[in-house]
Amino acid sequence: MKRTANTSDARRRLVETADRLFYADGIRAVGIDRVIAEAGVAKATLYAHFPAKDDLILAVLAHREEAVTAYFAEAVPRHRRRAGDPLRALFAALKEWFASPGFRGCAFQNAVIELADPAHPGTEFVRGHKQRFHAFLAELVRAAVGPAGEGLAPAVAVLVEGAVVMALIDRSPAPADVALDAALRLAAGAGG
Amino acid sequence: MKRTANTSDARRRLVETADRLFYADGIRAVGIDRVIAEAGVAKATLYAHFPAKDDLILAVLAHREEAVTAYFAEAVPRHRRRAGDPLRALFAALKEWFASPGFRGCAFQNAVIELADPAHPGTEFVRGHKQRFHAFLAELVRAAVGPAGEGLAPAVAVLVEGAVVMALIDRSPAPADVALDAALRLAAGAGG
DNA sequence: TAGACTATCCAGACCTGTCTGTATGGTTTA
DNA sequence: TAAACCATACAGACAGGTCTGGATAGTCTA
Repeated sequence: MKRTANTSDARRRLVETADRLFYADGIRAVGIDRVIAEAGVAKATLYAHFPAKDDLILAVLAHREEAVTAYFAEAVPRHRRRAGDPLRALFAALKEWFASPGFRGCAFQNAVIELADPAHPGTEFVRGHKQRFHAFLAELVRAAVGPAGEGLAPAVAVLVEGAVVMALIDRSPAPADVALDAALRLAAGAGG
Repeated sequence: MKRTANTSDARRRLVETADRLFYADGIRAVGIDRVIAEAGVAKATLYAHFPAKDDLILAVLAHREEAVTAYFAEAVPRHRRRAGDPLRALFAALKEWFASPGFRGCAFQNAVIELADPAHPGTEFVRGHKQRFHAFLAELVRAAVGPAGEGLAPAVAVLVEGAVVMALIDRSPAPADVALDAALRLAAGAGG
């Protein structure tokens, strides 16, 4: 079977395995040897697809952005059917994520902190991702409160990011409720 | 000069150097060799004071909590003279921190993410620290809006944590303004 | 249809460097 | 004298990365 470089089985296994391991144990804590062992891939194959570990990291981040986007595209409408309000649906989806097994915070926050270098390609990718993610949040806020709450979107972004990191530290999904409550009050105050 | 174990010069240099290096480059990225080299301390001396690197990490976190506490105890009243409102003073102090050279987020958030293990003593220390820090924030909120805004404190905590991680990712102190604005609106809405 | 070619892959030895932690021995100083 | 320290060599594990060799399978050509 002919495969292009970006759709090979080995490559897919590498990215998915690295994503799982990096998220669970940290990017720096997981070595190349463990990734290839759990992916069932030879070392030479890894280095045929990715010149260095940094390139694998970048591929993992891109893969995770797809997964995150897909999750919210599915979970927010699902919760909305019950919650009605888009804001309530957003934070319900967040809370569901916080409570899911294996939750260990936001992989993108984690990457920036682990990589430490502001010029690292992974760090720069995360900056781009957060812009896209917060644009998605802004759209959701618009849908919830209309143009009246234009200035609300940045606050919702801060609440979301803060809830994620607090859920990680406290090992509790409760910050989602705190953030939702604050977002609703801000929306009401803004004349939504 | 007779020194007790906890006040020796070598120990102080080790903790201060490790604190600086861990914060700048990450706990896992900084090896023992680099710490002792920059601290001007022999390896045997380090292991005489700290049985393992984990113990040094714990000492660093404790040292940093003192530093953070001291910073807010100084900076908030200083900004308050100009800002008037305690909430404004808090977020002005935060913004000053975000804009300071070498800012790389919250060392405690970073530690939890880097250590990855929820049972690591460092992770558990951070949970305790965050409780103490958020209690400090709650007291500050009480001073700002009185008992009317009792439920405001958790939201302020989420806003603060979120602003820190967003300032790190965006390399901008602007999230402090977003968080302040949201906190003020919430305080006003709560009848403060 | 047989055989050669090519791409992709697995397995694993190997390199250099760094990691945490231990051990030894000499120097300072109270 | 004895505690605290510095300097250094060492151990074993592991890091990221290179390289060789062999297996598999699809494709092209006679």
